[in-house]
Amino acid sequence: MTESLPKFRREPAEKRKETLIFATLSLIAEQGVQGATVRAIAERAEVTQGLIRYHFSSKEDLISAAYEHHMNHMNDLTVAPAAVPDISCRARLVAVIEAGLMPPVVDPRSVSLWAGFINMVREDARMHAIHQQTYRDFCDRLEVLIGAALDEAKIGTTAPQLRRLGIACNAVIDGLWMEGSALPGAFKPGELPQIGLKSIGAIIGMDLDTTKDHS
Amino acid sequence: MTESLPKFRREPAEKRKETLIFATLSLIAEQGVQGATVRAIAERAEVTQGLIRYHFSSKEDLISAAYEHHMNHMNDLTVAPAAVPDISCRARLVAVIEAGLMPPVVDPRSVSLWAGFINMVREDARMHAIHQQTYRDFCDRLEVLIGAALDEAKIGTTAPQLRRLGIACNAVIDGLWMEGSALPGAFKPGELPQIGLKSIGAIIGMDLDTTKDHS
DNA sequence: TCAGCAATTATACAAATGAATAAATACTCA
DNA sequence: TGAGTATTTATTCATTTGTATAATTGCTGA
Repeated sequence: MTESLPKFRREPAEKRKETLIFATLSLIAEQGVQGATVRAIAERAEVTQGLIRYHFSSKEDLISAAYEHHMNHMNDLTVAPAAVPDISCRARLVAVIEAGLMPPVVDPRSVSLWAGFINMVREDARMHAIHQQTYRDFCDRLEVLIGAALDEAKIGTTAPQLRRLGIACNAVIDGLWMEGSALPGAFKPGELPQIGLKSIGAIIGMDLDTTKDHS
Repeated sequence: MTESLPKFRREPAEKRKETLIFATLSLIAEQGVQGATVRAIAERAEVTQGLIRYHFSSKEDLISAAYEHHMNHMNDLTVAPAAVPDISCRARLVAVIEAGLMPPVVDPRSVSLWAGFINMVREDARMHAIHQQTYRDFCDRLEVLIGAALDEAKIGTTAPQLRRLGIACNAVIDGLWMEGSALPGAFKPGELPQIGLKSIGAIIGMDLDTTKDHS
């Protein structure tokens, strides 16, 4: 009986940090910021709480890292569908709108995370920077997509017009995303993307609804 | 020196409750739910913390009451402008959209409150009920307004079509409200209502932009 | 194989929090 | 006016929270 199984495993810093970030995100999603205590996070990551302070200088530091990770992930999820080669600009726009209005982007957890973080954005400077940055990124990308699609269809626009279109379309996506996430079950599957496409199509003056369901 | 000024004033229960609710709302708006501790609330309401438990059975009870108060207030602010007599249905719709996209409805404090409460909606049954109720109320009212405006303009719609229009317009308002509140200073004054009117007008197929600024 | 270091655990601590109870006091009405 | 009562304050308590420090222990390279 000289053998004794190890009490813990050493992991590379990056992997541990990631584990802690995932634990944090799942806790905030399920129970809000209140539920994300150092002890709860440690338990979910299956480590002891001391380890958090070893990898992150403070709890706030961990929260910031988790926020950044989440926002980038959401952005990737919505923008990635547009990165398909050999499709029209219109198809790219449609793909982004649809992706942003379907699971896994539309998800009760996702809106909980957003709401949980928003409160910290006001106070913490780093959180505020991440917020502004990711928002601008998405808005700009949307504006470029819209511009390209309109250009493709030989529809001319001025820069300020395009800016307003980007803001409006972003609002439609955000609003529908919020409704769908906060009230799961209130919409039939596929209903949200359909409403989104029809509305944004009407706003930019271009038919985006491929299903051709003119009910 | 037999005179001594009273150490506190007794107030009717309703007034004290209201004071405590206002203190709670201002704290959540400024510092998030985290900042709304019983001690901080008591200090802001200029009472001692014991009084909270006297008027509310628990802190959670106070938070629920504050949430309900806030939601009703927001609803009133947006819907009241439509209650003007002797105007067209179209004008009523315009009034509601504009009110929902201007201060004091658009306000950094307001989105903080919304986000702060959302976290509790998930867990607390009473909060969940209030949430669903107020959302439905607003959505229904918007649907009625749209229906009346379209009817007035002799534009026919089916019930499911109208439902989708209500959802879409609500999304535009919610989304723009969120952008404007979370990123104050990102929009010129009057820009948000203008974008909202133009977008919703495009969605329901009816010109709502009275400013006639076709830039 | 074993010494040294980095990763992890274990324990402790001060501050903050929601709740509970006891004590004080402003108002009312007979 | 003064006794009774509802309102408010004052104080205490058990938990929880983030942080800090000391004590282990798994891993790597010579």
